[in-house]
Amino acid sequence: MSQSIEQPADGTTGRTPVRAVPTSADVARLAGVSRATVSYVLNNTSAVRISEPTRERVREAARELGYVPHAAARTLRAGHSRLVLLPTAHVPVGPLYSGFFNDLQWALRRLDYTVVQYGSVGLAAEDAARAWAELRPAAVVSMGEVEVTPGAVEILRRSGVKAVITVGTRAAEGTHSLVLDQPRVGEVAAEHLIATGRRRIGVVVPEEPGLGMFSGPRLDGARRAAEAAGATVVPLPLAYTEESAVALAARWPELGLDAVFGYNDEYAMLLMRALQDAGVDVPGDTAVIGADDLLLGRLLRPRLSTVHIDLIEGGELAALVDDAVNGTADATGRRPLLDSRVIVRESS
Amino acid sequence: MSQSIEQPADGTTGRTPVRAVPTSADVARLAGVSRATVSYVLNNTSAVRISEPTRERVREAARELGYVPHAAARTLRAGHSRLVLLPTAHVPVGPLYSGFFNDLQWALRRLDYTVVQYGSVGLAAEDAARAWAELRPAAVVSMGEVEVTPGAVEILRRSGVKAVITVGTRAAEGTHSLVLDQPRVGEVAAEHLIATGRRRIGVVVPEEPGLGMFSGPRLDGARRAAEAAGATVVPLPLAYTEESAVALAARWPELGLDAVFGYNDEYAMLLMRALQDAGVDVPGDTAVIGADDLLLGRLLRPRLSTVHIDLIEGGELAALVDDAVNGTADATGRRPLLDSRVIVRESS
DNA sequence: TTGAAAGCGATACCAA
DNA sequence: TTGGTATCGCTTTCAA
Repeated sequence: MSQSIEQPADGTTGRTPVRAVPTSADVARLAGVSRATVSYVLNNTSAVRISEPTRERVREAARELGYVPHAAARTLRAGHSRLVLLPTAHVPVGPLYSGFFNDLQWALRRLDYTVVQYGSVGLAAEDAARAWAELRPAAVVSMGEVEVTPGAVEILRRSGVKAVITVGTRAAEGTHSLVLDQPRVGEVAAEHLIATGRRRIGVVVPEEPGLGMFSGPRLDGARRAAEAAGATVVPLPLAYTEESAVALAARWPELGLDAVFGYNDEYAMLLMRALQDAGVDVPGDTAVIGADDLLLGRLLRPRLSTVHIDLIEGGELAALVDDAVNGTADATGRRPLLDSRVIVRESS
Repeated sequence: MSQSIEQPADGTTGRTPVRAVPTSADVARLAGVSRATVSYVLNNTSAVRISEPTRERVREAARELGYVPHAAARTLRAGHSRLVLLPTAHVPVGPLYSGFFNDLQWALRRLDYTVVQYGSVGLAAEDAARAWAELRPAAVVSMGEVEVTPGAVEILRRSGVKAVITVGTRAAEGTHSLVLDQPRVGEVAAEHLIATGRRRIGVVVPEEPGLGMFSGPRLDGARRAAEAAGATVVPLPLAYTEESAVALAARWPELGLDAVFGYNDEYAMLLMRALQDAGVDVPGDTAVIGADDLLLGRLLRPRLSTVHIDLIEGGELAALVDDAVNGTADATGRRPLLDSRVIVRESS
């Protein structure tokens, strides 16, 4: 196989002393004005009126020098940044999250924020908070992958972070919290299975770390629905490997289950295949339902039933972030943040 | 369904004038030393000897105040940051990339860099470059999702960015380029199909935007292999929807293909299911192979053959980034960056 | 061993 | 309408 590592053709890296980075003073000098004027022109400061010829000279000088303002200097002077920090742990998987992230970033950029994701794998909550705080972001928006402890919130607050927003399974103290109703996902799944005559329901609990924040509440929701109907729920630990699924399927007769909620479509697909290979008829012997409504679920036979989840829209969260930064956020206008509904196909 | 937006219980947001953020001057005051001493202690400056009691007083004061250094001020003073910017467009899909990203971030943090991902959807190359340049990162590492034009490189260079590194399908001018051999993926797939007696090979070309950087080279690689063996390659545009797959499968008889390379496992799974539903026997009538070696490919029947791709390790890329920033990167030590091999299962 | 002070780049007040 | 200048928080040289 071929491969290559290429270097810049010229010697611009390292050796050659890089041409000094242009500052607003350089722009001022070239345009023959003061630095203040440069600032006024480049920021379109409306409180000050600058003649059009001067404006043009300044802009031309900036263009010629390739001037780019220095965010750190601006931040220092302003006393605050326009940075919004999105901590991420495991890179969010699935079209649900990735679409959401793109929307959010786009909407925040329209509001003149600079959005960055900060990978925080392997950092304890408060170490992570200190790392974030060094950047003095205007806001931190946690999507529930990274734990935000009260101590972490305190660190951020004392560092001048205007808003801490958490989106997750439960409210985090001291933050603006958007609580996504994860139990509801398990509940609608269980209700559907019960309504179609099932009584002993297995609920997959992924063994992969980092999913506990979601799987626990979904299990609880299923339990709630089962108790209300006199049905039984059995937790089923499962790793995302073929071996684990085969092992679980092998125990199926002794478990005596007539239905299973697979946590999400991926785990459900994995388990369904293992069950079929073990001679279990789906949905005859056991009904199977997943969650997330992945396209792939329609490719198996029987087609996989699923719980469709509607997430809050990125644009709305962006507006909330802006309000929180400005201190104008309120608790009015509450609306559904997470809507769950069953899509019945062939596996249940 | 239930939902809620919660606010901080106390009135810390907006109204209450937030307690001033502690600076190193505050720490100095509390510890009864100068700001210089604080800096020495907190940065473990080895060139200066500070008595142990003093060090402890400073550290204690910092702890008590919840002091967190101000990255912008440090950057301004130092003349450079320790920021590494990873532009992302579409959130990287698949376990291959997400594992890689985590490794890279972890390794760079060990080298004392601050890594952030910058979502750059919907920004033209040079606008994006200006946005990145405002942050004055030490390095920009593009994973091929965002185009890095020569103009963009120039903007970054003039803003003092020490290293621009691109990982993608081809070298980008003026950057350290890691060229991943995408054609090789298509080539090994086609070679395998030809070796098993296939002669008319379809190659899926995803219609989704942003995948062109990968699909084109893979198609070219397949073409190369086919030409060498006197076989034929037919490009097959396909959107990632069930309808598109069904429509393509309906045209199958007139296409007269005896094999298809599905671009990756997801497209391959989608198409294989549509083919089966249309009465095409896999692999009897038509062989199918994907790429990426997803677990899900093993869940279909027949099990999906695939091209397994080994990506460069995050830790190695981190080392290269560090060398590039320090100007010590060289072109020696070339090694495979991307290795492709066929995993034959049942669909081919 | 510690302190005083200059200066990084951009902005906004106050004069002119 | 434009310019001079103090200031943000931190690091580092030079003096003490």
